[in-house]
Amino acid sequence: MANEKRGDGTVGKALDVLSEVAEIGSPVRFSSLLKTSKYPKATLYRLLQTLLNQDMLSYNEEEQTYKLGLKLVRMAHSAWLQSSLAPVAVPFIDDLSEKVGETVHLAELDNGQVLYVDKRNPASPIEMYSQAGKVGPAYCTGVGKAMMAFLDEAELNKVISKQAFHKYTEHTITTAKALRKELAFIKKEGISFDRQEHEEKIICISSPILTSSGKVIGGLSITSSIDIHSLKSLEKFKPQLLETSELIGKEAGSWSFPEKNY
Amino acid sequence: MANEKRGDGTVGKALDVLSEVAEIGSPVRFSSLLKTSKYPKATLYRLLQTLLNQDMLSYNEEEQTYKLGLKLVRMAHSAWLQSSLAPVAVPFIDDLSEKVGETVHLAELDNGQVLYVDKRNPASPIEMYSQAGKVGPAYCTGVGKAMMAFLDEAELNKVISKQAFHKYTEHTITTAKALRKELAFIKKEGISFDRQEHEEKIICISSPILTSSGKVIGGLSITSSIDIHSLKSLEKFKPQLLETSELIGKEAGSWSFPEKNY
DNA sequence: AAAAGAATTTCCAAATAATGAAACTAGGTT
DNA sequence: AACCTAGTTTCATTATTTGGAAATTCTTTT
Repeated sequence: MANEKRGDGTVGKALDVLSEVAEIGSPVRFSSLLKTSKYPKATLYRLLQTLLNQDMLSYNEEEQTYKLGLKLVRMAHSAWLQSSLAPVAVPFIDDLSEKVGETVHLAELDNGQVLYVDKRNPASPIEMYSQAGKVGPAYCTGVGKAMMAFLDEAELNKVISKQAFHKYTEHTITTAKALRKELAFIKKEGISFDRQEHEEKIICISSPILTSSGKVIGGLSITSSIDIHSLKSLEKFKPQLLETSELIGKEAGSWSFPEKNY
Repeated sequence: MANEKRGDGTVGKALDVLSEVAEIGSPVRFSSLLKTSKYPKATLYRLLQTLLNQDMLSYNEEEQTYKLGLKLVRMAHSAWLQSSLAPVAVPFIDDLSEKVGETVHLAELDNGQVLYVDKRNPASPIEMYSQAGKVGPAYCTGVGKAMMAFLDEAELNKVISKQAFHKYTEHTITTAKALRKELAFIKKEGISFDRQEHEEKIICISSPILTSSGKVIGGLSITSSIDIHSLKSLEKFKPQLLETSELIGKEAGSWSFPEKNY
């Protein structure tokens, strides 16, 4: 549960506490944190104070609870803007989602997980459990598999070793072996499908976003539900999906930030 | 420019460096950071390493540049979910934006600035982190003024002292005195307008979100351009805007997180 | 009003981490 | 070959952080 990072001194500890607060997911009291924390009372207390001072946490006096601070939201906005993928992709996914009339997700691979960095949801919003900043499993999502399929052997091994292979649905792939087989197929086809592997009724078609040198920098998907689409009908989007991915890849690969003068 | 925080030891310094990277806005090299940093070479270097280790920064080997890491995006998502305002407001602003057919913003007051925490745009739907996380001035935006108008005297003074009163447009309020007069009026009316004070052609009608005890917890606005709407026609949305704000305020004020068992 | 529980603060010697000048390395340049 | 420059590492010194226990404050309960 706790995030056992090597060393990194006080900073590591402070960020550790921050992660703990994040993982709990709702405002926490000191005593509650203390129970699960690996730091002794006085230490934990001081770390919390520092984090508060820095606006990384906020404190509710009435309830005596700590939660994550708005500074994180501000910083994440900067992080998003600094990314070479997400800001560049904006016009392309605007365009794609409008043309296909379905939900489009843009994701990156982060620590073996899929991190959604943008989402476009046109007219008919299906109720779904996804959002920018949200993370999901790689082995059972369309974007996750599409990205993994194009990693080199060394990277892939690392990523696969991080998969939990939890059986979310009847269709979830639950072994590394089966996954590798699927990935080989995906690599050949250039696209992947999510066949209700993560959520019942939710399907998607997805492709990796590659730089001109073939490096995986993200994944793009068109998501729908079996009430509206079949895998076959999703497959019709393949040309547009691939074209958009390619455009984003080219753009993101060559993008450099406007020079600043100091 | 640099963020002179009191003490907070190494953690403060590390976060300081993080902010510096954020402020620069694009990937930076070590030497570039070193020039503006108040920390000596070796210290700065180690702080960067720690931050890298913790995934708060990411490093591009080819370009030898640092930028903000995806961990921030993940954490911001958690922060957003932990907020007592934004998640609770979702269905209400969905509803409002659909009914009025215009862009709706949800904001909080953070350090004297307006921090947008959500946005709904019926024409070309959500761009999550390209908007949420964005900050703007309080004294010349509809939400900013609406929120300020309902602060108590002590809080208001603090916030006003942080305003830059930069003249963005012909219509920008540029003195504290004029602002206070405007705020008194807003408090009486219950709503505020942005009369192209921040951006040419952009107008909005806005209201504060208050708890049942009258505490300001956010602001809500309906934004349009003078090409489509006049202030008069925006004013027609007043009842719906106020009703939505009230509903959100009630809900957010009484919302408590589902209990967790540990 | 006493008891109990939680949060906060104090103590300080021991343990740990941070410091920064200087040395080193790896590329590229003159 | 000597000379940059940018990045990285070293190491003895200095400064901060640690943590266990106890004291204090504050709120809630009995």
